[in-house]
Amino acid sequence: MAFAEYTLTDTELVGMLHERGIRPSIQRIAVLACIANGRRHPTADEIYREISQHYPSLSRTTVYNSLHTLVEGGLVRELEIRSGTCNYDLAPQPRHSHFSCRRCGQIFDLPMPETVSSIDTGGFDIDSVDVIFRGLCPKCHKQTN
Amino acid sequence: MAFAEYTLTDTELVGMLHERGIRPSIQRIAVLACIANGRRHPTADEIYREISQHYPSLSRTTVYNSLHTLVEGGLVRELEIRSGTCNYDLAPQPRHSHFSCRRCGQIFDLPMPETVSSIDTGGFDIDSVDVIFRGLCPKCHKQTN
DNA sequence: TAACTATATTGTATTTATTACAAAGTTAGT
DNA sequence: ACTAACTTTGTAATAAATACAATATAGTTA
Repeated sequence: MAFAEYTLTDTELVGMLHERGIRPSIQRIAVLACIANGRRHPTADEIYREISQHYPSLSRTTVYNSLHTLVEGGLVRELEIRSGTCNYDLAPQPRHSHFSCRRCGQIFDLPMPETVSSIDTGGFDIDSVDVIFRGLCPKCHKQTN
Repeated sequence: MAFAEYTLTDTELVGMLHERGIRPSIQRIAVLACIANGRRHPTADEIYREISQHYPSLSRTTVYNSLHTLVEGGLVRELEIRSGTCNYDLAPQPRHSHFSCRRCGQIFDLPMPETVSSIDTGGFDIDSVDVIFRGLCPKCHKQTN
């Protein structure tokens, strides 16, 4: 799947932050850029490792703080797909599902399957639905099997 | 949803373990019972707290060991629905989806919606699909809103 | 621009879920 | 009952995330 396969400029990222009333610090821009560009659904740790290469004074806590701010501002979404850690996705995205590779742990976008039956939710108040496919990604499938 | 809403006897649980070649220790029976009866998709910690009431010498490590054994034996399934921890479900279950309450954290069963379109998986090797609804369970919905 | 206030970042310490591992205990088969 | 294999237990270690206080930065007012 290939939406948002282009790179957002700093100006665009700053604009997104401004719209939500979030002060556009270097760190926040970098965290948002890391999630928006690349489409790799990174974990907090992956974000930290990537950004701190270019910005050595970065603290892990700042990454977590920034992520919380971005999630609260609705720019970023937490994906609860793996039990050990959280992955982050750009929030304003077309409906799609996810694929979680059981070998490399990476998360990929897939199209969202259409549903026929709207199920009987029996009193449950539903905000959102996640569809998660699990298995081996093309790369890991080649290496293993 | 109300499948498996009956209590499995110790004899049945022991039978399940035997079938998979797992030695039916007190601890393993208790862990399996906790998951099979109650239908609450407990976490390792919830299992530990419940069982250790009746069996004070129980070690947390034993709970984890038992869970791994049961998962390997195919009797129990790990649900990766929340990023902080794992929930456990009895494995041989009819197709169903899950509902994760964002307030109390409990996980409930829901029917599985029928899909129309089988999506283009583009080279991904899919083992399983999880459908996860998120929102407020009936109880939390009353308390909050 | 200086002073003041509000907000962000950083580093350290802590918490929670889980795993590693070795010692002690238990079970099954001879 | 003896031995070998397997289980349980407790402690220590690891990983992800949070709490919090000190420092730094940005924004506002005079």
